Amino acid sequence: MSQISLSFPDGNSRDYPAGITAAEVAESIAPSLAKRAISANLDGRHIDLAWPIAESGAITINTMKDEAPALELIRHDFAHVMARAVQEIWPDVKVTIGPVRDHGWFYDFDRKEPFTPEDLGRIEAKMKEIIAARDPVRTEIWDRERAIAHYKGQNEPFKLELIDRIPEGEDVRMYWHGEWQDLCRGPHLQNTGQLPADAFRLTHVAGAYWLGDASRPMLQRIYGVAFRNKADLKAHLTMLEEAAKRDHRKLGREMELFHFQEEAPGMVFWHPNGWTIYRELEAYMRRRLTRAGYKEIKTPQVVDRILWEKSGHWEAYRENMFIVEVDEEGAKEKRTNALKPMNCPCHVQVYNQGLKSYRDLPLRLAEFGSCHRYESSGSMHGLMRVRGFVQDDAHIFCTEDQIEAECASFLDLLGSVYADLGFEKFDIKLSTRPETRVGSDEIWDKAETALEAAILKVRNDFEVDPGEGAFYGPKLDFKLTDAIGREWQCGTFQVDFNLPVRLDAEYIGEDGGKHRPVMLHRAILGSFERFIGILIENYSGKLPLWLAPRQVVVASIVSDADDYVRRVVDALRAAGLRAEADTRNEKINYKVREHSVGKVPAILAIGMKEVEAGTVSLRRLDSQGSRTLSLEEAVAELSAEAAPPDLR
RNA sequence: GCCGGUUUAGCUCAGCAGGUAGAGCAGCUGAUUUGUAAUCAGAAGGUCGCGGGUUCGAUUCCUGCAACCGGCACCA
Repeated sequence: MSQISLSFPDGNSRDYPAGITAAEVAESIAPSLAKRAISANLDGRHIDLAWPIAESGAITINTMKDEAPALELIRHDFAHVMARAVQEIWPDVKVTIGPVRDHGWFYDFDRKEPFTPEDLGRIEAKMKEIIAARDPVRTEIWDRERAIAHYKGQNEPFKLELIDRIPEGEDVRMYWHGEWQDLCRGPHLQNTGQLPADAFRLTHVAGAYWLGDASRPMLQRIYGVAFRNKADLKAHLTMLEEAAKRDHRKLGREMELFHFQEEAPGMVFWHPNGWTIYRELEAYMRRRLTRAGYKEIKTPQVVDRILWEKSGHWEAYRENMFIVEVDEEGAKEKRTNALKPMNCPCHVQVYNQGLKSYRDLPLRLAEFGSCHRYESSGSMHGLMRVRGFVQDDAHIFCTEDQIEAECASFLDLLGSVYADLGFEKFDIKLSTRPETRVGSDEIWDKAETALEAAILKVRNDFEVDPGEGAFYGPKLDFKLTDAIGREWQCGTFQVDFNLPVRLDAEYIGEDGGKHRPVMLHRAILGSFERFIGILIENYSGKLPLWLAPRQVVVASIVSDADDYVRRVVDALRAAGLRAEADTRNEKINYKVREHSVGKVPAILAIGMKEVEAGTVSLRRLDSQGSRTLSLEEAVAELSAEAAPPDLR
C-alpha cells in the first residue's frame, strides 16, 4: 500500500499508509485527542473521522472546542436526528432535505396533516430518546442504481429527485444513524450520543416550496436551533427576546409613530411623532444632496401606460403596478395610467426637456419620489416592506468617462450619511454582467472597471457577485449592520446603458454630434419608510436627540411650579427644541416612568427648588440620576446636541 | 401568491365542550400637591375582524373573505 504524507497545524508532518482515517491519525498523535476528536479538515475540506484519506495534504483534527466545525456537525446531525424522529413517529412522512442554516438547521417534510406546536414537543422528546441511545453513525458509498432502487422501495420520491441531481462522477453517500439512513454529503459525528441533548430547541413550522420553486409542491419545514452547550442556547433565546423588544411595529405603536389599517394594507398612516422623524430625516438628506451638487425635482404620481411601455416596466412589472383607469369625457376608451413604481422614466422626461450639452454633465437629478408597488400580500412586513413608499432617489446623467468620479463621490456621501445616522459598518457588493444584457462588452468593461476602481479608493474589502448585475448595467449594493448585528440592504448604485436608449436621452458632445448619456441610478437610504424602521430597531426606539420626536418633556412636581414649567417650555421651543409640558396631577415618579417608557431623551423635573433658583433638574433617558443646571445652561446643552450632525 | 397560525375594550390578554363576555394597564371623574421608572377611589367602556350557513339560540360549530403574524416565493 502506498504512503501519504500529512502535515499538521504545528508545521510537522508524518507519513501514513494511504486510506488511513482521520480517527486513526488523531490516535497516532495522542489517544486523548482521538477521544475528543469530532471531525477533521483536510486541505480545508471538512471530513468525517472515519473517512479514508487517499492523498497527502494538510490535516487538522477538530474537537468540540473548534466552534465552526463543531456547530456545523452538531446542527447537521440534529437535522438527521429530527428527520429520524419524525419518521419514527409518522412513518408515512416523506423526507427531503435538511441543511444547516443560521443558528441551527431546518428539514423539509412532505406530510398531509400540518405539524402543530404540540407535535414539536413530541418530536423533541423523541430526539432526546434517539440521542440517549447513542447510535453509531456509519457511512457507505452506494452506486447510483442501488440508491435509486432503495428509495423506490422506500417510496421516497423527493430523495429520488435528489439522486438525479447529484452530478455524474460524484459519490452517492448514505449515512446511517442506527437503523435510520439518509442520503447525505456529510460530514457527520461518529455517534448521535455526541449531540448536546440540552442545547437544542425546535422553534417553528412553516411552509416552503420544494427546491425553492413556487411551481413545485409546498412542503412543511421545521426549524431548529442548536449550540454546543445549554448556556449558548439560552444566550441565543435571550437575544431573540431582545430583538422582539425592539420590533419597530411594537415600538411604532407604543411611541405613537404610525399605524396601518385594513383599508390600506401596506400604506403607512404617519402620526405626528413618526412624521417628525420622517421630516427631520428628509430635511437632513435634502441638505446633504444639495451640498453634493444634486438638483431636486418632483415628478407625477400617475403616468400613462404609454411611458411605462416605452421604459419596459409595463412588460416586466405590470403585475406589480397599481393601475388607474380613467373615463375621459368624450373618449371612446378608458385611458390606462399607472401609479409610478419608480422614478427613473420620469427623470429622463425632465432631462429630455431642452437640448443638453456635454457641459451640462454630470447632471444630478434628485427626488424624494413617492412610489407605489403592488407587493404580494405575504411579503409585507411593517415599515420594512410596504406598497407605498418614498425613495431618496436620484439619477445622474453623465458620460462614460465620468462614471468613476461619480461613483467615488457617491461613496463618500453614502459613507458620511451612514456614519451620521449611526451606522459605522457597512458592506459593499459588486454585481457584474449577467448572461442576458444590453450594451457592448467594451462598455461593460469600462463600467465594471470604473466601479471597482472607485470602491478601491475607499476600501479593499468588497464582495463580487458575478452575473448578478441588472440587465442594463453593473451595480453596487450597500448593506449596513445594525446594533445587534443584523444586515440591511439600503443603498444602491447602478449603471444603466439601457434606459437612455429606450427613452431617447441624448446630449451634444464636444464634437457637435449627438451622444447617449449614461444614467446612474442611486439611493442611500433606499426608502424612508424602511430606513426609519431600521433606525427604530437599531436604536431600540431611543433615537438620538436630533431625530427624537419629543426631545424634552418638562414635568412639574407640584402644581405651584406649573407657570415656571410653561416658561421653561417656551424657552426650549424658542431655541428650536421640541418640548412639551407635563403639568398633570401625577407624581413625578409616574411622569418619569411614563416618559422613559415613551423614549423621551430628556426630562426636566421642576419643583419649588427649581422655581426659586431659576434652575431645572435634567434627567437623561436611561441614566439613574439627574443634574441641576440653570435654565440657560440646559437650553444651550440640549440645543447643541439637537443640531443635526451635518450642522454641528 | 403559497403553507400554517391569529383576530375578544385604546393596549396586553383571559373566557365560552352553543344560552350575547372578564382582568390589568391606558382613558374619564373625584380625592391627593407629590423630588426622579406605576398615589388611591369611583363610574364607564365591547354588534367578540367582516359576510353566509347550521341551530330555538352562534363570540363559541361549519364555510367564504379580509387583515395581521411566522416562513416560502417575489422584491425593477
